[in-house]
Amino acid sequence: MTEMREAAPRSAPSRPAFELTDRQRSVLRAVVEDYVLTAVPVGSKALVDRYRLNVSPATVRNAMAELEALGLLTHPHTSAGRVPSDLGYRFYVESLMREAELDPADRLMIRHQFSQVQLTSNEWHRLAAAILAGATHSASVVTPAKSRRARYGHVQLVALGDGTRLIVLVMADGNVVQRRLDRSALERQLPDVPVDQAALDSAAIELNAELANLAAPHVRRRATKLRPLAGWIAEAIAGLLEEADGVIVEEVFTDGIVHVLEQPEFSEGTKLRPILEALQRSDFIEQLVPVLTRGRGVHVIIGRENANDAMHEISLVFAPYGAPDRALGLLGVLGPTRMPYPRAIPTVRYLSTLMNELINSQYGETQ
Amino acid sequence: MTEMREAAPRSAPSRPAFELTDRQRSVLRAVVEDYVLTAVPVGSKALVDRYRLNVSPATVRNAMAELEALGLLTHPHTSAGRVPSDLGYRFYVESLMREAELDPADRLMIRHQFSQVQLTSNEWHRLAAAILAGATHSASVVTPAKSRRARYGHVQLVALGDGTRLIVLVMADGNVVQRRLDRSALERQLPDVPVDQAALDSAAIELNAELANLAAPHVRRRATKLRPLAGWIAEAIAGLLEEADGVIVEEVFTDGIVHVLEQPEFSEGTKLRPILEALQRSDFIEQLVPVLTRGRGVHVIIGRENANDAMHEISLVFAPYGAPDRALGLLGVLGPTRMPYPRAIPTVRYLSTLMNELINSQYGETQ
DNA sequence: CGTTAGCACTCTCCACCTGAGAGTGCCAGC
DNA sequence: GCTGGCACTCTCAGGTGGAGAGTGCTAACG
Repeated sequence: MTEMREAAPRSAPSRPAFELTDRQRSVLRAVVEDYVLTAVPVGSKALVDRYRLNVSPATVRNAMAELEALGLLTHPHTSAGRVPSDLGYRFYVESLMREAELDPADRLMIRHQFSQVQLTSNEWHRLAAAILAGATHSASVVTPAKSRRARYGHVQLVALGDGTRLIVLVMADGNVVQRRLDRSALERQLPDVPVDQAALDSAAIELNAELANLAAPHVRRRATKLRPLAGWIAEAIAGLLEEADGVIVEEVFTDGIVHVLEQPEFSEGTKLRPILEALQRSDFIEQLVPVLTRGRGVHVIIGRENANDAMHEISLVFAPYGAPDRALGLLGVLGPTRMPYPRAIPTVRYLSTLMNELINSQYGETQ
Repeated sequence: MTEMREAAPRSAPSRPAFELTDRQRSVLRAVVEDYVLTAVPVGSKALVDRYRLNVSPATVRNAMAELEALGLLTHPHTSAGRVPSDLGYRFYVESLMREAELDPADRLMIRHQFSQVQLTSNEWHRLAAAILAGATHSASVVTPAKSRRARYGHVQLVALGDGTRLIVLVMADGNVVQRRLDRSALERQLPDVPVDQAALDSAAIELNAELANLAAPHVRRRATKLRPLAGWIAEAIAGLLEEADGVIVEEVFTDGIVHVLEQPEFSEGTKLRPILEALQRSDFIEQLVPVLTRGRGVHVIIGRENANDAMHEISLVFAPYGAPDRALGLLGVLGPTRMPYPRAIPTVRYLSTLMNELINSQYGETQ
């Protein structure tokens, strides 16, 4: 089944080791599924009516009381129905849930949509975010795949008509960065070297021959051995590579925030605030990186399992994607703990494997 | 003063031609400023107390009734205070407002922050959005500057180690796009032509010599006259240029949505929905393009002046920036009609002139 | 004639109350 | 061990009433 791991930095009780009776299990399952559906605390009578449990409400009440003693359910107040706790969801996800696989028609449609869009473009990530949000009715997050270690691929040096000189660096993973040459600094350090297009071309040839596939420190070391102009530019390139190494999450694509807004638990607005804030800054994603890269597959982080306090009413269903040791991205959905896990998990899993596949096919069969 | 134009496609009553008495003017000003500050409908007594009008509440009431008859104020209900109407804000912005210029220290700080960040990077736009949002306590929007007409600048053709071939196209305005070569199509059409790095290099030389500064249709025409490989790639390049021409707003950077969330008029959440939706899709920005490019300077669109129905409780303070006929971007803030215009307008104006300046200096003194 | 004081009136807002309903816990009996 | 019954608790929706804020109108004032 799902390879899923309790993934939280805070408390990591991998697989809660409860021995539940069959009745307790089916009551817990029914409570979770009903509550996920309705957002209303669920009472014993309603449960019996709706889920044909073949026992009386009183019996269910006893089971509920036991589950509450185990910490799997809670009470908002004395005479309200039961609500799953974070631990209750966790148990449900680990051993009660029946996953709802995507049906083949949906898969085909998704695949088709991806084929319409250029792999490296922002559109690609936007599409992934849109599909995730649509399929799960939650907010979704996608970050572009990015190498842990940026390496030199190919450089182009351009003298534009208006006097600007550009470095266009294609990294080994296909990402491109451009930077203007700081000509005043260049002239100060190498006053006698011309920087016309011919000089740039020959520098580019030298750089491409000498630096192919090197990471920042090696580029910096090799730079001292190149001819003046090429060497100076190699320093700049090393800077670009270091910059790329320093960034963990380059950009965050989100979609479906409105879905979260529609959930009754966030209708108030003030509750939404920390989430919006977290999504806008990318730090909350960066916190996830070490967790998600620990193992492959889908990771589920429920409520307070998340070390980030602002997220203690939020669940995350996330997976890494990308080419191992090449480029790594993250994708997943985010919503209230009351989340349709049986739907979200397979969707995230499918999308991560699909994007894996697409990225790896981009790198060609050589690799 | 501000060059400001009623900018809405729907109703365009440029400069409402009201002749107000001095008393009416000062009452209207006081009502607007008090309401902007407190978000509470303002009554006659409170107004007299807070703004030292040297008349009795009754007199103010009469003035208010007159202003209401003119459509500048409204009543939420019989016995509540007065609230400015869209028209009231309009009049205030046109002729009552005392703009609060940014103080020199702030300007210097902003300038300094910009100098820390690469001009063409996403960081640049993110910074602009962050500054706008912070200074005005509203949501901000920034779109990258983009040419109306994409033109060829320089191309680089790269054979990466893994077999991928990339086109990296630097456009005349400095923007960069990359695209993988569709090698299977290439091999079908030009089965005998080699596509190793040497062949690519000579094609690139040819392309750079022949296509400099051309727009899509000219590239397409010229493509037929090039050697096979270069010609085929020129077709692909023409496609890239056309694609760039087709996109009006490439990307939208927003910040400070939380500020809108904090406004009492949006605490409900459901009201926020259309705004979040509009910000996520870029269409609402595209609607603004024709309006904003009609004249330079800051444009203010208040509430229902906006043709977009979802925005009828929203005001926009926007300005274009960029190099005329080169690249054009948009920036501005967005908030409830109850917006601190005297602060927002100078801030948007300053940022647009600053970014103008920076962009133009990028293009060099040649231009 | 513009300004002001006074007054009746309107409407919201909040606090309070109440009854209905849902749910619980427990106990006794099957 | 399961179930029916029952007393109890708590929320929620609806209704009520008074306080407060604000208006519009009128009549008097300088």
